Amino acid sequence: MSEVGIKEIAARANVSTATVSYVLNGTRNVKLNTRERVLRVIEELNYRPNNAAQSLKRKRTNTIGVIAEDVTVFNVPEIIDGINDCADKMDMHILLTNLRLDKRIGRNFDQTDRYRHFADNAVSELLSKQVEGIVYIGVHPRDLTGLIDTLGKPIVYAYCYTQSEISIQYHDEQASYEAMAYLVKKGHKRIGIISGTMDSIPSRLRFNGYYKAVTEFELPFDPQLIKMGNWEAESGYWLTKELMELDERPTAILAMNDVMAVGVMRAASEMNVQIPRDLSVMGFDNREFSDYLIPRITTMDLPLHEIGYQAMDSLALMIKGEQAVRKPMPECKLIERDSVASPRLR
Amino acid sequence: MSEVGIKEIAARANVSTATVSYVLNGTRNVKLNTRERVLRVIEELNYRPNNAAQSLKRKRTNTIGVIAEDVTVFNVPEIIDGINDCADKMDMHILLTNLRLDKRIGRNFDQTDRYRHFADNAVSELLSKQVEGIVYIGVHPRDLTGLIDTLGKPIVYAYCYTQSEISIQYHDEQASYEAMAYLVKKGHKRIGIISGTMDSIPSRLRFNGYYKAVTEFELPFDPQLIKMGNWEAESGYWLTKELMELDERPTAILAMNDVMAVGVMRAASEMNVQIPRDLSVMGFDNREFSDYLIPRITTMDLPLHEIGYQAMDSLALMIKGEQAVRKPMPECKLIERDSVASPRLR
DNA sequence: CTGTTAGCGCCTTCAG
DNA sequence: CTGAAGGCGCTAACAG
Repeated sequence: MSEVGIKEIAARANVSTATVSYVLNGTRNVKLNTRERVLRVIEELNYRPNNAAQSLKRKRTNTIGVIAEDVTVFNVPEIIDGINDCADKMDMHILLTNLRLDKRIGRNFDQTDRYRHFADNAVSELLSKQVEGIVYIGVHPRDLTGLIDTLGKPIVYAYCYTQSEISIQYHDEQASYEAMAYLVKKGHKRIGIISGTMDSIPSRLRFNGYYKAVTEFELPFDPQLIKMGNWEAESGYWLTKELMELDERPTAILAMNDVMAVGVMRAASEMNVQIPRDLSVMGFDNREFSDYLIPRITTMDLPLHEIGYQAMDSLALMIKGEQAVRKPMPECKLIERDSVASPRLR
Repeated sequence: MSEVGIKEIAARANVSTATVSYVLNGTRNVKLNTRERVLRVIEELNYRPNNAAQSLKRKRTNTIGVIAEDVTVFNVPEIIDGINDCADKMDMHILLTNLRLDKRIGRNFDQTDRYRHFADNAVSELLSKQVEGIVYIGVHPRDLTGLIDTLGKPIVYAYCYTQSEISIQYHDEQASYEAMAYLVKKGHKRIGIISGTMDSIPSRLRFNGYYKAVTEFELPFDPQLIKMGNWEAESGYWLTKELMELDERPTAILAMNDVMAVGVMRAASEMNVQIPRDLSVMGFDNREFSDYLIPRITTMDLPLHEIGYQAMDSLALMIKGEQAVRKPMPECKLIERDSVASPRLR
């Protein structure tokens, strides 16, 4: 710990500790002369107030806890960045806990029991560290109601859902609707869709968007065009093969994530189907790699930064005891690249 | 702050605060009976010791600060994860500061002045929070000597170099040597190399590895095979075109990062050069996208987790006042995929 | 404008 | 085996 304290400063500057505190915090006017003297000593000794003592006294830490299910999962860093962006502005600090769920239990999110104790521990330690609130960042959008109990401390969930607390999410349904609208605008009518696992919230929501578009734009509704994938490239690959074997092929495929879109591309390349000339493809998530594929794929960008920012913003409000105002749900943005073209007339 | 303190517990359990403290910390034997009584009250009131008070008293926080130049840059999360992995084991907590350099100043790392104050502030606040040490995570390997002053507190740099303190890096030279050795083993002799900007340490180190391989394996040394890129895909693209216009084409290209390897692939696809049949390509970094390209590209994986782990480990030693032992430098691992084949005989 | 002082919640020595 | 009490470094009355 830094050895020098307020007392030492006071002694050296020939003032009382109170005065030092006042110049430090600007809580009261101090004669220019003395102030400068104090400041000089502070400078000389490289003094920095002991935050632990301050917190103890002030009963405020200006610190929030962030629990990330896994910082190495693609969506998390950008959300943290958003939290940070906002926290910086309100002079809040971040105590980060990384649950390392991906490494510890893989993708078995349904088995809550396998990670509840990790979360509980994290909360407990954060609470002990006197955080004023918590942001919980999930790695996959799902319902987390009842996962943790913060004993009344404010908490905001980011990138996941909960029924009892506040959670910040992006507008999944709107996103897939927008993707479809774009495809339609390009002239597509027969549009295949490769979904994620159907027990997941994003899959359902994105499907809603798809369905809404099918209805509104009066597209042919053909169940054969709807394929259930599992988020992995493999499934994109096989389902594309199925789609292309249909009597009436789709002219475009919307994959519910970029990874499956890669599967689509692999299948296409194998079948000598050229993208986007013979088949248009859209992904979802705007993963980094989507910009490096050949062709670069058109996809929906997730408003991750905004999710983090809003989460922090709402949390700050709650900490201040104000009612968190419901802001409009952050929306995805279509990133137009090279994997979509107008269908060729045959 | 949690309202209930040790005093309340003591009162309710009909013991002194000292006793509560003893059962909490196991600092002394307490009669089973009383212990259980105390524990019960603690449980009932959901009591958690106030860490600020503990720290103040104990003069230990069990917390280290992590300063990340930018958490959204690809290498950083995995390093944080490594730090975490190690910190967990020693029951240390992490106070994360995200400098957000990429968003704030882009890639202008040479202009130290533009971000020194961010770093200084971060250190200052961390010090005030009584961290016992600091890990600084750079976003690009470079010499950071003199960037910050921690006033004697232990600091370890990860993923960057420094002359005055301890820094953890991976073995860049060995990595590119190994990449070359692999290419040679596959039968390549004329191997083109596309470097990063030549004022960067990794470029120089990776070039050393290349050169060492050229010498040891007695490959034809042809300056025309050496191209200076700038880490971006564009440069990979143009330099590949140059390489392929040579009278004697290379049969393989080693790009000093995966991004430039994408440029190589774009150029190849445009020139109807098939990878890996007509040209082998290797990347560097094992970026996520390298596994999604078609073909999936062979690349060198960076030991990011290990770097973080070692950094934390060394820091812990320094905090304990022990001399940090120099461990062997973490090494890259070759990830064999589909972009390298043996050259065809003509 | 400045100083004195009582705690914040906890740990720990000393005394029983 | 248990309790009383001082003090960690700082803030904020209260008093001058």
